[in-house]
Amino acid sequence: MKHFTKTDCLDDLRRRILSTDLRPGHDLDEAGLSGYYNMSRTPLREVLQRLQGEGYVVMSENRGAKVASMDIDVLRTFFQTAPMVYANIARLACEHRTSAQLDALKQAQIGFAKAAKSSDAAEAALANHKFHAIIGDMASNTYLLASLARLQIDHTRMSQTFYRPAVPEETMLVLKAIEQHDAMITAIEAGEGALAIDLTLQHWDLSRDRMERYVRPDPLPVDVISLKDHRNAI
Amino acid sequence: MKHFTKTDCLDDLRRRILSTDLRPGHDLDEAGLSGYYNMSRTPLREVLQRLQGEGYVVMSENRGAKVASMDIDVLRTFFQTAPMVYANIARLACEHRTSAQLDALKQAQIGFAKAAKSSDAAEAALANHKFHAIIGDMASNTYLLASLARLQIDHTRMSQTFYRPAVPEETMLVLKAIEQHDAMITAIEAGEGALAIDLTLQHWDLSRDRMERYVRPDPLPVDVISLKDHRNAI
DNA sequence: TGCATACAATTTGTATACAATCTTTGGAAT
DNA sequence: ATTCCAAAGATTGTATACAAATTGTATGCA
Repeated sequence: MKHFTKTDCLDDLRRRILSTDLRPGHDLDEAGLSGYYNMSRTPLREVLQRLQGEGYVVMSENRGAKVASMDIDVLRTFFQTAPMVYANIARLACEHRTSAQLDALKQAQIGFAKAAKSSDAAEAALANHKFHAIIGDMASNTYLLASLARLQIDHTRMSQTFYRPAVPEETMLVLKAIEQHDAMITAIEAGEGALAIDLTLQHWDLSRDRMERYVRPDPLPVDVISLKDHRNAI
Repeated sequence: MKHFTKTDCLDDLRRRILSTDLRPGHDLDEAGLSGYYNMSRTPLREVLQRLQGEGYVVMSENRGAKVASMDIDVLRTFFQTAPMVYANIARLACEHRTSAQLDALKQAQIGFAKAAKSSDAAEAALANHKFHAIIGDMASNTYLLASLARLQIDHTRMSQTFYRPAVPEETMLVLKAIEQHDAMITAIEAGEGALAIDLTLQHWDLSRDRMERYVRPDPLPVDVISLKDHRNAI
């Protein structure tokens, strides 16, 4: 039986939460998880505490941990705050990026392009997450990074649908996202802050349009619902 | 012997770190602390994990926890980031404040005014911390709140000297800070975002001037240093 | 049937013992 | 004197057992 280390467990839980394999609001049972990861409850509890600190889960006294929910007012806040933080991070990244970080970013972009063109939506979303996390590192601003990390959690969870093209023309949007990433790399490498902000906001607009569909999907076809029985109607 | 509960322990450690009773970089020994708070290491470790999540301490594998340090590049980032975050929080607070929060804010201001006029510098700094934390709650923006909380940790630690007036004329500055708080309460209650931002930035300027003295204090008198022994000279 | 209460089952919180890792110290060889 | 190594000591990490709290269920009563 495989033995998970604590960081493995941490990474895996992050991954499962970001990919919505563990849904928002889902209850995390200590005994169950400690069995799943083949470790005792003590280190597992510490993992959960850390995930709480990072904003992945919420814990309440004597009532265990839940995957952080995404209710309506949190989402409102998300759309309000994200562009400002992303833009500032991009500007700071231009100032502080190291060559090692640039290499890592290019590497992440290769991974992202590959995942985005494949059909694995979760993998693409995670690769995108990593790409932007590296830009966050580049900014080297511990304060804003805390906001960014939390924004990214919800962003990644919402963008699951982005990389699952329903109609062919939407594939174009994914290709456009890849192009935007490339442009951002160039801007950051050149240290052109104003350009990086501009590209970031364009990237945000693209992403936002798709996320709105996640939040407000197409309504179910009316005719399959019996409107006669009002107890089952809305 | 008094028995501390976990939240007591958490609050007390936050307090000791904010008041620099536990200095930046100070090593936190698990056995020592669990003895001090009269609880076993298991819950104490969870407290430390949470403090790490909040940015009070940093932990490293097999090497325990340290109080978060305040090195030079972090401070640079601090001065760069704080006004932007504070201003945004103030504006959001105007939009979202509830009457219960306004009451709490007024109550905190009473406590702050009292502490600031007394000679207990740590108490005053903590009361100020609480005041601004309530404004943070009012903004009800989980993302920015994460940045604000981290900024406040360093802000409070640096402003210890603020409320320890060296010369009488500096007492005026503390009185001015109290006035600014009152004005901010009025602006938030009235929902005047632009004014609240303005007041917040003024408040920041006042605070910043004093913090610079903390970062760059008056140099030691030269004549007491033996300049002959160059190994001990700078 | 509806509601309240007591008891059982499940789940979380804490203490302690032990294992793994890091640090220090003493000494031997160069 | 300096460097390296090894063993002892100290500190952190994990497992397990038990205590406390919460939740679910059954029973009695109006």
